[in-house]
Amino acid sequence: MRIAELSRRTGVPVPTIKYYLREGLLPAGELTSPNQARYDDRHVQRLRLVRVLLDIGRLPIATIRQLLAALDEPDPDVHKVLGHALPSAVGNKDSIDPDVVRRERERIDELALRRGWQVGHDAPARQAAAEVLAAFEQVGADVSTLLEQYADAAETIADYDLQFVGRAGNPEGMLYAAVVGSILGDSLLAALRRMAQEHESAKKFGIRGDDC
Amino acid sequence: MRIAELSRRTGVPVPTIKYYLREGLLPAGELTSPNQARYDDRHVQRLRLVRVLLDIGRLPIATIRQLLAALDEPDPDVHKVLGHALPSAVGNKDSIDPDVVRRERERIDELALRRGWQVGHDAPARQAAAEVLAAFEQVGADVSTLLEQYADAAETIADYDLQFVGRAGNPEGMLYAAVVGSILGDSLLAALRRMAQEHESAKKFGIRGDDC
DNA sequence: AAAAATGGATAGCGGTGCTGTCTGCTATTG
DNA sequence: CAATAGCAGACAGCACCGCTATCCATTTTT
Repeated sequence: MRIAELSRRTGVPVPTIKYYLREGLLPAGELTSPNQARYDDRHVQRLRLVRVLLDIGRLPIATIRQLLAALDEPDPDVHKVLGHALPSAVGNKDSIDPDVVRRERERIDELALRRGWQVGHDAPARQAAAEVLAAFEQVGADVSTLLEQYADAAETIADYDLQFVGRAGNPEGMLYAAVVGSILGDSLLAALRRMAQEHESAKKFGIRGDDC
Repeated sequence: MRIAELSRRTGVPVPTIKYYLREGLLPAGELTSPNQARYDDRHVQRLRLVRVLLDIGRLPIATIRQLLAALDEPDPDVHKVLGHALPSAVGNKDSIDPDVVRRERERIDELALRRGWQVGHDAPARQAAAEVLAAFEQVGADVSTLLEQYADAAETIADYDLQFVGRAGNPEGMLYAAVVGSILGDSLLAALRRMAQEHESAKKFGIRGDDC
């Protein structure tokens, strides 16, 4: 298939596809002539993945490039791959007092130790969590109870996630599932949480939902 | 306090504070002269909230403005306030086939009905969830099992969230807690989930973490 | 032979979150 | 009382990001 059909089958405009090619988000097609290339289903799939990571996962182009490069490496390393994605999921942190972050970082480390979590000391998620805790503190919220509850929930969810990954069978599929599940999972969880919050709120405060 | 001290106490540059004033993210200071204004602790607090919603919550300025405006209204309506925040949490959806979204929307509606969730039919979270499901489908992932598991987790988490909100006491504080808890909660949960994923992955695949 | 499409290169665009500069005034300092 | 520094408000400009538009030489289709 040529670029027009690739565009038609994915809904991505031709100039955008060319841009992704330039940015290395999409491997070049097989050249049949100096200025003619052929694309296949793998390009369709990859293109869809890029759009989903962009639009739903809200990852920046540069992060997606790293993620895809790691996905394409012969010897898949799930931890490394997902390490790329998380830092960009938590934005600028220069609004937060570094001292507070350091204190909260210790709290996270203590939590991980106490719960026996086998997590690398340099895992980006540790720092990310500390930064969010610091943000809570900046706005004057006490999260001590919530943190432990969320940690419980995170354990449960991570178990589900690993089941999801395990269902994929082959290693490449598992890596793919880990990426998709982690990035899109955040969004899915957020949406379901909002729905459940509305329900719980209606239950607790006796406000009848609009319907249903 | 004048603008320089406000800047010093929050770490936000003076021109940026002026920008937030222009954008209506920060109420004007009390004018003591035609060109002199005084700010107080409420401005400090508000400014910190803005930065946190921007940097951690990654909400666009326009959304933050709506959110704050709703926060400042005399008669607080939690549902309405959080309705503002969610749409922006899921980005562009034009990469997803609308037909698929419609099908997934039915699935979400069925799920909500089956679980007895009292959620408005027009709640943005329903649509957001449907879009994420459609995204999963676009990349060829089967989420049927995961969806139910996540829904379970969402119920649990929403319960924690409502406890968190309830701890605030007065209505204004509860609204504030709902906003902060919802927006920052997403990020905290994501970070803890990543940590727990790494732990579960190490457990399941026997890969020893770097340490700990 | 004519028209349409292609790969590749380059320049520009629209939105967002600031940042820099200016003006006319006010507060502080020596 | 002058000199200096700081202020509010207005406005233009900037950096980055994710595209989009244009052009060219070549190839494919009609």
